[in-house]
Amino acid sequence: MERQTTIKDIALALRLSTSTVSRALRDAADVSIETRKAVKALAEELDYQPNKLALSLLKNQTNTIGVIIPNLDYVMATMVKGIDEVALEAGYTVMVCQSDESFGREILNTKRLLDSLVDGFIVSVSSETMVYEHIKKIQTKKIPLVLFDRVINNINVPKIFLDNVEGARLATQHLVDQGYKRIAILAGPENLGISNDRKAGFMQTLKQNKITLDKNHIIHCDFNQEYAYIAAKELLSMNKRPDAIFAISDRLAIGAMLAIKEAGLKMPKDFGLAGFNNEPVTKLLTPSITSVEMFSFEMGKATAKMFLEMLHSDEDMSDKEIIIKPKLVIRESSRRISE
Amino acid sequence: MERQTTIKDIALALRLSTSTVSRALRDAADVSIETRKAVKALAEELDYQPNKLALSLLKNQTNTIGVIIPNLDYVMATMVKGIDEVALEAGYTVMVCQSDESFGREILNTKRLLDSLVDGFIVSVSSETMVYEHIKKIQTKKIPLVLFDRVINNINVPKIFLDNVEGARLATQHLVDQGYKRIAILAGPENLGISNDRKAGFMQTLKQNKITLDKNHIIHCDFNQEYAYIAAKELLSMNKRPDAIFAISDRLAIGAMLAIKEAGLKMPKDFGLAGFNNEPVTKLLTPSITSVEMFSFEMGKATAKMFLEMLHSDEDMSDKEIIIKPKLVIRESSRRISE
DNA sequence: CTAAAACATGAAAACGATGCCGGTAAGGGT
DNA sequence: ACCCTTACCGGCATCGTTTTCATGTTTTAG
Repeated sequence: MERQTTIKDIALALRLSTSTVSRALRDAADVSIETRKAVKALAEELDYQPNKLALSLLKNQTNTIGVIIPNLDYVMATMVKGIDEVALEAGYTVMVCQSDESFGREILNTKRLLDSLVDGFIVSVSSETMVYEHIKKIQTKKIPLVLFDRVINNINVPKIFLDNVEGARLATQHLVDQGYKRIAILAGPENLGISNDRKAGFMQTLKQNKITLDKNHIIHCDFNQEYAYIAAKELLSMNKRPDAIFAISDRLAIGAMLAIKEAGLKMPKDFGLAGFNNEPVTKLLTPSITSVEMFSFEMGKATAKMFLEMLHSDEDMSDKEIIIKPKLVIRESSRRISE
Repeated sequence: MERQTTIKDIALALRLSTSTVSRALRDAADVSIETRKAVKALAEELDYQPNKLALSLLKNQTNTIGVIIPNLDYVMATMVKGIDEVALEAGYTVMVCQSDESFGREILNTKRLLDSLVDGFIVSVSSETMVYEHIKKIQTKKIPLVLFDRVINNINVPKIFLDNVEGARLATQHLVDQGYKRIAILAGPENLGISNDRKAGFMQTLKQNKITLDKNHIIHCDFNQEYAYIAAKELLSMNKRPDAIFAISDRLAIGAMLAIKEAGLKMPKDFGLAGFNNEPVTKLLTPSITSVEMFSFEMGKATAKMFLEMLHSDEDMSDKEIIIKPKLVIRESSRRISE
């Protein structure tokens, strides 16, 4: 690694002080035109680049945003793209750290970014995270923080997330409307907010339609196709087996689909299936899978915008919330009644 | 943002000099045990964290790796996971910048990371990138750099990449073995190395099998399902239409699949299809798609390891290469002959 | 012709931490 | 009583930049 040209080199070469060079480079009025020209010319020639580290130390700001996410699956990658786009535009660089759904790694990542002195945090928690001391620590240090997608409630910071209850309602009501009578749910980890919200929407909708829910038809499993496959097999082997499944993520829906196909059941005739996230793959499968669109890219952009606003405004924004409205995309896996 | 506790605060409180505090914190022998204890106790109490920025400025090293990638699709995300895992382990933080296949953004990202003073670069170029001045600039500044996946040849740095020629050979030979006679290729952008390597492997294999290739059966298109769909439709509407397609990425293969299905052709009976990358989705589609596994996660890990080695060793490693061997995964889209 | 204003530049502190060098005091040896 | 060692600690420079204040010179106005 070669030594970079510094302001000192220029000063020395032109027999000026570093202060004058610094001012000349930023076109300060109180530097003579000739000096300015000379300084700029030499800076150009020596390929001078101001040392960001020195500036960061001085200004106590790094122009870097720490992004902590649980994984890099399709949905998260799309959100990160949105965040990245807005951040880049605003002159910020993004440090993405994935916890791989591990609480320990989430803590480690937080620590690392915290003493890398990022200007702030954009966080979506892992599915293992049940205690929020590390998040609260960010907050007590008065470092800007916004939560997105997988938000937590007992903490007072801006949040951007999907109306998960509504998304689940849309999907469930659709299944009901299509004439499915015994609808099961494949939910995620028990302590995960988005999973519980979707479950709540599901249960509310069944209640509104006066459908009683068999407790055995509620299954929790990790966000993982294999587990979903096993769980679905179990559902299908029950005495009073369901005639439809609402899976709270497309990954789970795909696992379920494999089990349904294997059982020789035809969708949508014998069995209904709806997922969540509207990953592109849902459109491609046979049958294509009904799913809930969550506008990940837009959510990412909105998150970054909110973050930047928080960073630059002095007013308290801690109770701001942006709730994205989901949209149901109906496909072959559940469309029995053609309009 | 609250002021962090500094070494000065501790020094002042204990009526010591900053140097002594600094040494005490690092358990230097020439500080009395009582002083050390007092310093550490106070540091603990005030939640002192050394300022990384100050250290970076002093040591001219940031413990940060700049990773530049063309996008965040499944393959890249998997590679990034691999890089991340190794880097985290070694105490490095990764700054991932995606160029979104845009040359301009790749340049911008390089500039940003360059003056963020990352310790080095891990790069995979965009499909638009045809001129490499920005990459060479990294090299002339003697900043550690390794290329991976989409490498460029006329530059002397360590490289980690797939044996793309071999991968294409495996897929093509398989299609030939299954009795397909007129095999077309859906290639990527014309100037992209990996695309040309795969194309070369394809053509070599046809030649070895004494199959003449219809020039019209070579199609270049962007890495994009929609383009592939259109391109495949065109192929299928030719007078002498092909009876199989080798797509150099699964995204392209999927686009082709949609066109093939739409034309009413049955795979593998009427038509053969093979992709590249072995994305999980290929296994799930109907028919499932034959593809070439490229071990992305391992490639990511190998890349990061190589990078760290370069960073810490003094010897010249510029001609090191790791070439990953691909593996063909045969699926329904092309398996006509069951063994 | 002199005082004040305008202009151009430099010195030094600041950001937070490290590390070399030097200094002081206590203790041991002659 | 003198010197030398050892233990412990402080001063200062350093990293690269900005910024405030001070200084010196020139120009302008009264």
